[in-house]
Amino acid sequence: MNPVSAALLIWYKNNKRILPWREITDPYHIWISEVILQQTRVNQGVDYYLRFVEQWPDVKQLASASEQEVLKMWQGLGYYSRARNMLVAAQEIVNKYNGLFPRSADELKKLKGIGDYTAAAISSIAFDEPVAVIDGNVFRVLSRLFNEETAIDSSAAKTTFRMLADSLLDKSNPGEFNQAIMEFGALHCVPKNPDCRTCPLQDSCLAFALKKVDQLPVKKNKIKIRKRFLHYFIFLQKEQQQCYTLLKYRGSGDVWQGLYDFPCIESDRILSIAELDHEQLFTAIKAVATEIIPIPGIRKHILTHQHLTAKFYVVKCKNGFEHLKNNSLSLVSQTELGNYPLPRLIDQFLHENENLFDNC
DNA sequence: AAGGCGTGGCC
DNA sequence: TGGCCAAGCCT
Repeated sequence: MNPVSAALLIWYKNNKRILPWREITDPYHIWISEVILQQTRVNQGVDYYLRFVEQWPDVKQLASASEQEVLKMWQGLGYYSRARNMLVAAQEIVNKYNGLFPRSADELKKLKGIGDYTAAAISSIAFDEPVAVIDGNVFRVLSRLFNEETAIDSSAAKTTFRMLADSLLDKSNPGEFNQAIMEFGALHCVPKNPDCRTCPLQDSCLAFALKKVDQLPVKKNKIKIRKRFLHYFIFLQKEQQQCYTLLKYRGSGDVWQGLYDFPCIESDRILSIAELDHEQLFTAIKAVATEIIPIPGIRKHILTHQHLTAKFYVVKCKNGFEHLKNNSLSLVSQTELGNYPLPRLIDQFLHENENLFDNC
């Protein structure tokens, strides 16, 4: 075996974290954990994993869930297409694969939401297929070990780094090796200020010899940020001793697809009441409102590619909501609100204004 | 193939 | 503080 590979396996044996999906090889559990960990840190994902597999212990039970249930379980984790795709893939596995996971990476990749990385992770960990995983950790470790300056977000990166990863892969224990190199990247060969002084691979690391550790990996894309300004309207109406509000279903083509928030006016800056008066929705609101109460202050919500600024208004109503309802607006009681998947921004707002419905 | 998609943690 | 980053995938 390659001495670097052997050193990685020894390091892993001594340093790996105890995690709920370690030491098991059931493909369903490996799959759930891998999807949760896409672009997500272990600490953020572990509780979600435990709740998820408790609610749906196998692929057949997940396949019978509704999209809203799965998104509710995913609420707060982000990248919600992962949850929607998992439901589709679970149904595919039940209907086309008789409830049995495909065993090869090539076959796994045909499933919705399973790409190169996740396919390799499942097939190597659950089925011992000798395929190397390439994720952000592997890019970093390999670029430093081999002084590989190909930008990791270029189209050439896949080919280049696959050669390097395959050259190290321990084909007799691919699942263990793949987890070892990822864990090493996550815990030791970290992006900023790695402790090269105590690195078990120091003698083999070209970047260390060349004093280029802090310059690798190379990445070319810079993040562009879109600023958005949202005016949310929380309708309140009492009907038969119950308090109701209006939730907006967020369709495709924007952030939070499949989740619910409140009816909203978006603009290129925060508008005053007088300026809102020119908006069509606001005209409709005035038709049903007895009172429009601004919630003091504005709320900043920072996403990776968007900076959101939100202003909230309570709209007290005597009349019905008939003027406003359409197929993306639902009348929801305060009790039912908990069943709806909400973006973090909305969920936090509701938690910080728990008495909102009191004066309904 | 370049851009869209969340949230939280780090310094 | 704000910018970068995290076990990627889809279009």
